[in-house]
Amino acid sequence: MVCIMTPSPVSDKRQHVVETAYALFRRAGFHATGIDRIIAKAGVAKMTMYRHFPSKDELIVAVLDYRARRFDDQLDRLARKDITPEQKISEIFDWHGRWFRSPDFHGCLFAHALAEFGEPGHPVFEAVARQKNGLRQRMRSILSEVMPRGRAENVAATLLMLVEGATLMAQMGQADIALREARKTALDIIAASRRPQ
Amino acid sequence: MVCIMTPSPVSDKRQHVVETAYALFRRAGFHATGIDRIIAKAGVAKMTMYRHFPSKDELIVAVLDYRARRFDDQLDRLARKDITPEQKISEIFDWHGRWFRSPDFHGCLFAHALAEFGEPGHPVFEAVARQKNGLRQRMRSILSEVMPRGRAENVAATLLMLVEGATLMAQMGQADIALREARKTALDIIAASRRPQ
DNA sequence: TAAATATGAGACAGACCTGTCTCATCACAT
DNA sequence: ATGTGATGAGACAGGTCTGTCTCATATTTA
Repeated sequence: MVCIMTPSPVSDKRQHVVETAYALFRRAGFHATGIDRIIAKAGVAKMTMYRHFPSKDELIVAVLDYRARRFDDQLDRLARKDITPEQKISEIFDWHGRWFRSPDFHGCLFAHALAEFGEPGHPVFEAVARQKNGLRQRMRSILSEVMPRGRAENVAATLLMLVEGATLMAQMGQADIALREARKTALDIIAASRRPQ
Repeated sequence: MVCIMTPSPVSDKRQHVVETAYALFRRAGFHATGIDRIIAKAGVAKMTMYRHFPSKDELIVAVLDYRARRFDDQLDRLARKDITPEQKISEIFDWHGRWFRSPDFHGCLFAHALAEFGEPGHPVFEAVARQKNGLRQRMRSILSEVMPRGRAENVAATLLMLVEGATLMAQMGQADIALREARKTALDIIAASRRPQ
């Protein structure tokens, strides 16, 4: 006989804790947000939370992974469009621009996590590295359509730096010039490295 | 009669606390580093610290300002060299490269402070903005020698994004490709914007 | 119906947090 | 010598932190 556990109530609580913690972490940071505040806002007992996440660190990792999944889902939709690689990169930058201008923009949660958990080997550090390398590989595979593999690797690293730098500038209130110049620079670099058709 | 207060013992203690706090903040972050740990490592009484800094936030600002001053001093030495603007920018990137490779590199303290104190108007936020805008204006004034003011402004913003992005990638263990591509991109942008002599 | 599971509510421990207070000591200037 | 200010040492308050524990209650499955 196959035993199927009911996932709905379990996942509901767990997911609700993750989303509540996400909302608090992004505003106040990780160390500054206590477990008590999270469970109070989520309307959940402390033991319910600790049954789903053995420690605060693992809750943080779960929040980052949840956020990375949402991030990937949105960019996957862009990737499926039937447009040129240049347009795809441009859309990635535009997507960031809309994010910068969204109300309640507080900078990149992954960069913030790296600031508070900067030890290589720490689970949070690894979660951050996963997300950033994921974005870099996403751009690299887009670029591979129009330039050699080695160039795509290097250009993707440059585009990642532009994105991260723009995000930091946006958090300091300079979203407009940051996004404009970052996107322009990105397209210039691609044009200079593009394989002639 | 002029009353001259003896500044040596006062400043010594104060400066010692600042440097000790700096060493701890950069490794463990701001919220995760307690006052007790700072004064224990500094070998200073708690009241001595609180007499110099009314609160932990003001100590953090003092640490950031101290760090920004040292940063500026080092780059001032580069700026006084009799070399071309391109060489000056290149040296700024190389200086960052040496920083990335230095033992005990933990990323940018200012970016980390922005992660933990992201509210505009907060004294820590303002200290971070001062440092980042200072670096941007430093590069802008270098660029102004070889391109119109408006272009220098935009190119400086791009270079700042490259520097910040490279710093983040360096913290994730990819210092080499980050610095190489960032510097190359920076020089390409300058070449494309340079005013023909 | 009965068993198993998930949850709520909250006490509790032990540690750490920021910031204040007192009192003794020490260096130094007049 | 005497007073003044900086400092050391540590208690203290009031709060918060993470994580564990117990017990009662609901919900679902067999």
